[in-house]
Amino acid sequence: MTTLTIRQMAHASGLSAHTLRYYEDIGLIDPVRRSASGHRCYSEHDQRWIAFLLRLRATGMSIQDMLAYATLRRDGQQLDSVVRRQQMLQQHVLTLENRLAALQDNLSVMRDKVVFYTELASTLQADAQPDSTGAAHDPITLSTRLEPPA
Amino acid sequence: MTTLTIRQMAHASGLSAHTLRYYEDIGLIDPVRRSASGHRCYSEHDQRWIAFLLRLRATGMSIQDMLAYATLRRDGQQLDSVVRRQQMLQQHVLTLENRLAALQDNLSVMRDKVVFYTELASTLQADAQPDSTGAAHDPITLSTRLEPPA
DNA sequence: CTGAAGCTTCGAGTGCACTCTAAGTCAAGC
DNA sequence: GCTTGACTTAGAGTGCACTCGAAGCTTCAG
Repeated sequence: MTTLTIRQMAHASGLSAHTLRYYEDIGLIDPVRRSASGHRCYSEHDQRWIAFLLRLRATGMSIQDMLAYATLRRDGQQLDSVVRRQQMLQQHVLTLENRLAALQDNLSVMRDKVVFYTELASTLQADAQPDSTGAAHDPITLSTRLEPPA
Repeated sequence: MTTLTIRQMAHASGLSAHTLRYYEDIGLIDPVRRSASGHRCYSEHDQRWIAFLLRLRATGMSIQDMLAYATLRRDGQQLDSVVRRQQMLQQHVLTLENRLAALQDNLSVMRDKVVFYTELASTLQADAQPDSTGAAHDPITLSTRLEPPA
């Protein structure tokens, strides 16, 4: 029963009031119920839908595609529509799985590079102050590290 | 020693020749060595850098930030520059780790939803053809599934 | 020798997703 | 009763990262 004003909805969602109206305009959000004075009251149903929209958006789905999904959703329990939504989401999940794998790969390369730069920095620092640690200078460390990994 | 023409580099990188020149123009790629006739020859060093740039780009780093990194890279082994690059990458890694976690969360919600829609679809199908499988009709399956999870 | 590819400069155009402005009206809370 | 917030339509502006095109020249491969 907790309905929200546009301001509250904006705050809760992280979207601006502008954007919320914009989403409603283009049909991404169904027409929101109004108070007697014509102000929007976002129902919990609206809130859940917006939360899900944010997940689609956060995972890079275009407004076009979200619109297609939102349109199908209006058909409710119609078999065709349910199947199409299932297919859309399935496809999206596959896309995300690929992106996830790519991200993990990129992440591991970047972590290696961070390690490389960290080591290079301490080597350079040691060179700048050769006897500050009391450790013997090891020229091999520097010479074997001159080239960045990528 | 394998140098590439702009066309080959474009093909290898997935960038257009236009974009490769554009990247060079704005300083994302150092001036590429030229043949006697003035045509670009991408060295292996260039190729490695471009490959890394693509990783930065693929992980959502803005051109501005890549530019900052590319600029630092020109300082070579200067301690300051090395430390700054290390910090930039470290920060980027942290960003990516957050994104990775968010993506995994979103992915699990979407997988659940796919399952929900799959089950709903088969329930609806069973309803449409009540005796096609010979299985007894279970009204609870339908009635407990009327509301989507989000 | 000819057609495809490369070079330059430079500016305009594209697509996406907002984001904001303006102008004017209406309504609720202190 | 006045400030604040909400409403409307309609259109312009923003930022990003390309992306393309034109003009006019040179050069390489078959």
